Amino acid sequence: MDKKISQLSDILKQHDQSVTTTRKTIFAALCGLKPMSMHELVDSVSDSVNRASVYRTVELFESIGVIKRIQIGWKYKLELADTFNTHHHHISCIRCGSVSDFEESDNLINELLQTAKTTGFEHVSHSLEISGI
Amino acid sequence: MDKKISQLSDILKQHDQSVTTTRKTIFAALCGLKPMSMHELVDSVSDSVNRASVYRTVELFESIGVIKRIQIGWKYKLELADTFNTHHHHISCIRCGSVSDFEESDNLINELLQTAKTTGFEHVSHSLEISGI
DNA sequence: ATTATTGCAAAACGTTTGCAGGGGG
DNA sequence: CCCCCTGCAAACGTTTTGCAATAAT
Repeated sequence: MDKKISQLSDILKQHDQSVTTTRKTIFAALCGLKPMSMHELVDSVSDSVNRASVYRTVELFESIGVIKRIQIGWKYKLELADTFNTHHHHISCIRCGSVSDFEESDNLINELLQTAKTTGFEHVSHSLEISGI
Repeated sequence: MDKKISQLSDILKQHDQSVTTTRKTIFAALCGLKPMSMHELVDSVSDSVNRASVYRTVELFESIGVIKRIQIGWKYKLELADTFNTHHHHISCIRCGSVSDFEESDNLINELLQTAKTTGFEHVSHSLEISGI
């Protein structure tokens, strides 16, 4: 946890950004196990951080690779980027909204690269979401 | 095209819904090759259909399986459902926003089913998006 | 001290809703 | 003719913005 915070500080400095309490607070809130919605994040820090600052910080964190957005249903949620977590995907329940993680197999990665190649795109990133019950 | 319209009429009747000019207009606008954003759809019919009606119709169309939403970046776009088109996925360019289609391989489907099974979900649907340049 | 970051309040979106009038069955 | 569907305008939730105050370097 403290280790993650100092890792965050490093990344911020590398990008010529200030290490502020606001940013550390928001980062800490995102360190939980489950992806958070923007609403949840705003709520969880609302007594010390303003809504607008949360949006600005999330934008910054995303641009320097601290967090990423994942798609759950038609909304997005936020979670730490692969630097802090390992790369994985999500499977979510359309009834109760619960989310589990899974790792992609080599097989699957190859398929994706193959697909990108045949359609003439240079592969950059992919998002895969499965929903079930 | 006319064939698709009559197919639409059938589906509407099957669900005890009226076949109105508004609905046919919106459906026709969605018959193009590319997925449309809500904004584009609203614009393309704005001289004859009100924004609120577009939203209501899209909701209806989605619920009776005429169209579906697909994820492009952090926004969704709309396209005809598999009844009118064949099941496929999208690969989009993060620079210019262009979208191409691709079909998933049996291999890939198996991987997904496998994944759902091992995580204890009953597979319902999946969304897969690749982005590149 | 200087500049980047934050809070606040207002604006800008995207989407939804209530109601009264118009078009479809 | 009856009722569903639509337009309109206003409400709502989410995200963005300008500006002055504050905290970080």
